[in-house]
Amino acid sequence: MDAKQYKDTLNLPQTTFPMKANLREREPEQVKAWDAINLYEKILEKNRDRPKYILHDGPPYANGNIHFGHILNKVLKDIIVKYKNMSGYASEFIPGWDCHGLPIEHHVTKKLGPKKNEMSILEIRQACRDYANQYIDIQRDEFKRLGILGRWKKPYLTMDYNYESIIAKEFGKLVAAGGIYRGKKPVLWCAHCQTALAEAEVEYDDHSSPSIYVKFQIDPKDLNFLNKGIDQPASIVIWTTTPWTLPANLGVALHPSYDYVALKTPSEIFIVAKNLVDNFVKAVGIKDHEIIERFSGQNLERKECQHPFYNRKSLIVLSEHVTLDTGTGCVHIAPGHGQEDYEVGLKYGLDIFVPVDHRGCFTQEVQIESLKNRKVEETNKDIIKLLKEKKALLKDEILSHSYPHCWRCKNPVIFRATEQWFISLEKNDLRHKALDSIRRVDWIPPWGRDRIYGMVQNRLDWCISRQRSWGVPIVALTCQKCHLTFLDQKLIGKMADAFAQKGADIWFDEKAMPPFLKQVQCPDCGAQDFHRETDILDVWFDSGVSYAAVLEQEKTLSYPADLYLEGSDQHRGWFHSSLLTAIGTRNTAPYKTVLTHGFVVDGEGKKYSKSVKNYTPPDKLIQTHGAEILRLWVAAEDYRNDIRFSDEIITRLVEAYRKIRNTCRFLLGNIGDYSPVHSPLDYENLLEIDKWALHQLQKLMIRLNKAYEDFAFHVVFHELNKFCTVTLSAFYLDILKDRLYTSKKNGAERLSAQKVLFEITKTLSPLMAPILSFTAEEIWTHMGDFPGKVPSVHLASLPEPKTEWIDETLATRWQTFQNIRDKILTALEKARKDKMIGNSLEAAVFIGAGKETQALLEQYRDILPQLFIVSQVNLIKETMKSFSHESESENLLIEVKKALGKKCERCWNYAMTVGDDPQHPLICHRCVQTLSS
RNA sequence: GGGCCAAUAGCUCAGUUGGUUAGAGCGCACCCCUGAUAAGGGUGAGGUCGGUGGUUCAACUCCACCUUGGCCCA
Repeated sequence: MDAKQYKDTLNLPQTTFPMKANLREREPEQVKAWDAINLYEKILEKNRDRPKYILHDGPPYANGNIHFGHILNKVLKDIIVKYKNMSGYASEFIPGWDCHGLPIEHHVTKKLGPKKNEMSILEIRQACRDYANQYIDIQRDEFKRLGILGRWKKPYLTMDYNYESIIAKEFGKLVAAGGIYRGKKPVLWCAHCQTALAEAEVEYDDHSSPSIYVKFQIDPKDLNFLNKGIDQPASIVIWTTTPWTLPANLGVALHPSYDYVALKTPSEIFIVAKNLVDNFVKAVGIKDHEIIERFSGQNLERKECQHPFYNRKSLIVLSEHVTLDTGTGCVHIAPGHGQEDYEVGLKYGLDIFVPVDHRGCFTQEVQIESLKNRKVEETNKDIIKLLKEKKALLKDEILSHSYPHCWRCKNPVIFRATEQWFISLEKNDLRHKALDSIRRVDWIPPWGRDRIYGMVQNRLDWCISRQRSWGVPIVALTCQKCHLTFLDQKLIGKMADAFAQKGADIWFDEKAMPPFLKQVQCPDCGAQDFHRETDILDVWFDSGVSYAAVLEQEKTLSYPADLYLEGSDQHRGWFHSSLLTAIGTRNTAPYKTVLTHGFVVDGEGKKYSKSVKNYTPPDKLIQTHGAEILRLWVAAEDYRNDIRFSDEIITRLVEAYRKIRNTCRFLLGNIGDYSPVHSPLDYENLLEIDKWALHQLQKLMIRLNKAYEDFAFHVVFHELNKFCTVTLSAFYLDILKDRLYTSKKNGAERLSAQKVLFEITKTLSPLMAPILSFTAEEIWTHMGDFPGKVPSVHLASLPEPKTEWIDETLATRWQTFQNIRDKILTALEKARKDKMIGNSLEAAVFIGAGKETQALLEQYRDILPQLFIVSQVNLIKETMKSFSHESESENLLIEVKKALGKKCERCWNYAMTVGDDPQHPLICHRCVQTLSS
């Protein structure tokens, strides 16, 4: 026989498991195959009698393609659902979509253009519905492509008739509890279109406005906290660019922590912020001035000053929103005409006063005849004139600044308080109950609790009405006779039932007049002629009641959920809206645990911007690397913080993936001819290193199970990676090659290794399945049959560690071997540098060790050459002086020499016995034995 | 501007109640192998633990401030 023929007597690895993953093509096929066998349904069926684990999906908005944020979120959910389904739970995952709302309506109306004006509200709603459906289909395909399992055939949609019905019912419950009221709140208003605008419908553009400084006289008595006596008229000076809001002025705001001064001029005293004195005197042209006193804004809280042209007082209030950027540090407050004004107004009990109608014209309430019925922006000049007459004006000029304009008609918009619907945080003690329940929910990471707690503690009443078309209507009526607007619990219930049949559209359908609508009577005047409310509910209310529409409707689910899992922005969003509605109607939080993840940022930690598009679109990445790499990316990063995405990160992950894949390929290649039925694993008869491998495997399982349980998937990834790289590839498998390849095919030695390799493969595949769902399945299918093998790895149970395979004493012993091995490898490397050897099998190693180590090595001398992958190991018997202490037992003297004998053409070890057998002159004694038996 | 959070090698992560020269994998450099081969193995170089102060015998770890970045508000 020659060398080549001897090669044929080896047991080299053989497998159909390809080295190249070709994920791009394989993954879609896999998804199809899973679909074909109804994998998801099978998983649920398998776990039918197990305790439920409910991860309730927060619905993404049905608009646009999915981006990295969606991928992060849904893959995390998928990992958890798969893990739970493999570890003793029944975890149904029903994905959902948020379908109503402005962004869709905005897109649709933009696309329709002027055609929109000829369309009925019903037609527009239908167009919105079609649009949402279109993106649901797109996103569903994208999610499925990522290998995410769930009830994709029947997801929940907030625009489902049933869901719309439940929204109305939940609203009804809050009405019944008395938690809903009607009040005024400033909104952006386009007087030209006569409609409210959302922030998204506003475009900022330059606009010229008057810039005026106005005096609000203050009674010197109110300044008696000052040390210096005041013997001149005094006034607080405000600066504004909207003179027309002065008729609605009810207050002046100062900052609670800024310093203010009394600025003395020859004729009078002005009060302005200390840091803005220079600006102020320059702007109004005062030359002769002197700061006579300095004080905190707090000194003036709740004192009053004189309105410049009405015979009424304006309350002095404190507000953090006051800035020192421009003006005087004293801000005119018109609670009906600005968000901050409104908020501070609420705090101080000011009226939400709005003497402006829907056309943007002053109403009778303005009292000044010349202003009544005129467009507010046209009255700026009149008001300035009035201020001059009243000697309240210090300065006026024209200022060009950025100002909000209507996105449709391009006219400047105004802030105007209108009637809105609110959920009260105080009625029924909603705020306190919510805060209380926040304490009882488990927040991961823990700071989530403080975050949402602070938000609920400080938030205003929830304004739930929107002046839009695409949503669920607020079922309220306005009496045509007495103009009373009211909510009727019974009506809401009946309408909700009608929604379930025909959708919420019927509310907007003038022709569809449900009979019960005719039976309603005005609670005030008894009339039966009504206007239906045109406002719809805030979409946050829609998704906020998903526990009612999903958890309480599906047999496989129940209330409350075990887990809500979303980005940390949802402390203000879905976690928040779900909590408030649930507390208001059920008095418990809808979730037991809330897990949050951070945001996807670029390689430098900067946020991705939609406009700049500084990232590769996900579908392109899937095309080049496959979804599996994205799944690995999700798992590899610590999602509790922001998670980064860059080409380098992906490159690293692709490498890690290859390593894991190839390690598994090697495993598969070496167990191709192994059958656990014919040679079951008998722990006692395993070689010691094989026991060591089983020990390491059990320890890995313990660590991974804990990591999964803690939702610490990056730990799973790192442990898995390390196990494949360090434990297996660089150590165990490397050492095993000689035994696997050269020893007798069905001999005890080789079988010992194969049993363990089989066990490792059978364990690793399910262990990685929640994350590397595609690859785990591929490994599983290449494993061949064994008892208890299920058709898909995702139907398998997560393997549980066998304590009887854990042997700490053995592990400690082998840690010593590994330490020695490291030193030997270093010595071999030196020999290699000196050109003494190339392959380590060309070496013979001489080891001198301390007493304890010496004894250990002596005991294991037979396995040492394999362990170090050298041809010969010689233990130097004489104890070296420097090793005389037991504590230095790992201090070694190592010498590398050329191995004795010739290279065996079969096993490549060097041996003196090569040539001894005349029949096989090229191989060693060990190989001769192997061949002959 | 406010609330919450983060910052450890080029990248992704460890670092246990503060306690020796801060660890791992990948990458990089160099080398070996060619019987896991568009694989495999080895050796090595990389870190003022974001910065500055403070507490302490001792700080990556605790405190304060700052810088940078993120989310949510304003």
